[in-house]
Amino acid sequence: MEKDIEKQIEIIKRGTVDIIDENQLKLKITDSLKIGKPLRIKYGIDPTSPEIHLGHTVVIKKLKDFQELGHKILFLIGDFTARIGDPTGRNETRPILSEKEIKNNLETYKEQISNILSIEKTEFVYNSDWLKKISLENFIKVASVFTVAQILERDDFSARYKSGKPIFLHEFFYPLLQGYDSVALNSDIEIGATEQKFNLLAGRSLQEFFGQEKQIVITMPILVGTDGKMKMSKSYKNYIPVNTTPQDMFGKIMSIPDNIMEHYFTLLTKIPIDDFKKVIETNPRDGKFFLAKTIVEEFFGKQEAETAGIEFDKIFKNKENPTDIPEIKISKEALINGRIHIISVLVLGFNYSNSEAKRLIKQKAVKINDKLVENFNEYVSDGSVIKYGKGKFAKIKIL
RNA sequence: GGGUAGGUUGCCGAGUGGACAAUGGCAGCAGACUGUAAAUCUGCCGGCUUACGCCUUCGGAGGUUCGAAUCCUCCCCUGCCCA
Repeated sequence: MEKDIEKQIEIIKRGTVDIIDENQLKLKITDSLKIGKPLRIKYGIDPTSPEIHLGHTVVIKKLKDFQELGHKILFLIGDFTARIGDPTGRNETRPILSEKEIKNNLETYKEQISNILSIEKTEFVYNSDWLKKISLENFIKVASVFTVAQILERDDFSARYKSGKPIFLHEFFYPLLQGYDSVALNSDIEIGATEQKFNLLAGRSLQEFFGQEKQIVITMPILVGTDGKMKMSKSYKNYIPVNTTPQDMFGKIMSIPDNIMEHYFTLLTKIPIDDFKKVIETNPRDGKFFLAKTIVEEFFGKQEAETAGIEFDKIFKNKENPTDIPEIKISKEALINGRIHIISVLVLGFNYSNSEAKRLIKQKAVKINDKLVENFNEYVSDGSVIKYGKGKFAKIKIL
């Protein structure tokens, strides 16, 4: 464990938005050093979508800081909260996850964060373990800690309330449940993105109510998505998943708008400000290339990052075909005279509808072996290379 | 429980008996231009159809009509006001 308190604080503070509150943090660290007991750091995630993206990593990296300082990470899987249904986007019927699915999701989480955190040192906990058992009496006590006005104050609620959109009662309970998690875990610190501030603070109130020492709340900035406008989120389709190929990650980073490059450098890399500012200003394209390489390297290693960069230039700068083209398997049944219709390939291989496939061809977006497909009567044979849309390639493999 | 305003294609939001697969905006996709940036321009943007056209959609179920997103009946859901 890092013995120097000031140094610990300095590392912890780096990149955060809020620390509530800092004096208390200092006390906690002092105590922890005195009795030689690591602090319990809570971080919760909703297991509905098993895909971790770069936005999550901003927070997870902070967890790593704590881990390296010798503290204990409690990685909370919100399986109970997920099973009830998320307050946001209530139009979508959320599939209720089975225990098996949740188990699977956990495995993928572990895999995805293993590039950042040490899994062995991380403790994984499920909030259904205690939330399932909470008695109504106890829950009403929990509810008595907050007023309606306080909860309504939360950004998304007040926005919905003002615009006349429904807020269901169970949604009101979310902050309470999340706060109760802190009680159940007796957490010393909880970390989340800034949008979580309200929920994190609820934990403090509840811990106090239950006679525990209040947790420190640490918020991290929210990463903007590839559209450069909204926060990175799967539902906005502006996210860069961690569980992908180096090339894909590289390409997605290259597609972000210039004006958020600095934001990415700051939140996702440890490159000093002056260094990246220089590159961005002299040549934005090269700056972004450097950014992509740095981030990819962190997840996949130097070698892979290097290759991804070369490959990127090959495809997009020199307009050549990629070295490795993913195979798309087509079954023999779809063949006509040993060949297959181009539209069938698009439909069977890439899940386009017939209309979409034809549209792509009409819009000159499809090439077979570098030759533009001009009409619907073209055929493809085994081993042909199809290009469809921007930088998407596939090689036909007939089974 | 009473009153009132609503529920439209991914979202926002027009449309109030035929000209509606449904104006417009956003998002998305493709092409041009580029640096897979931004901005801009062009086209697409329910399904089937290389076209004509056809089929399914406007909360749900029925009904009126030659014809309904639009009218009627019942039901479900949401906001607001009153209790």
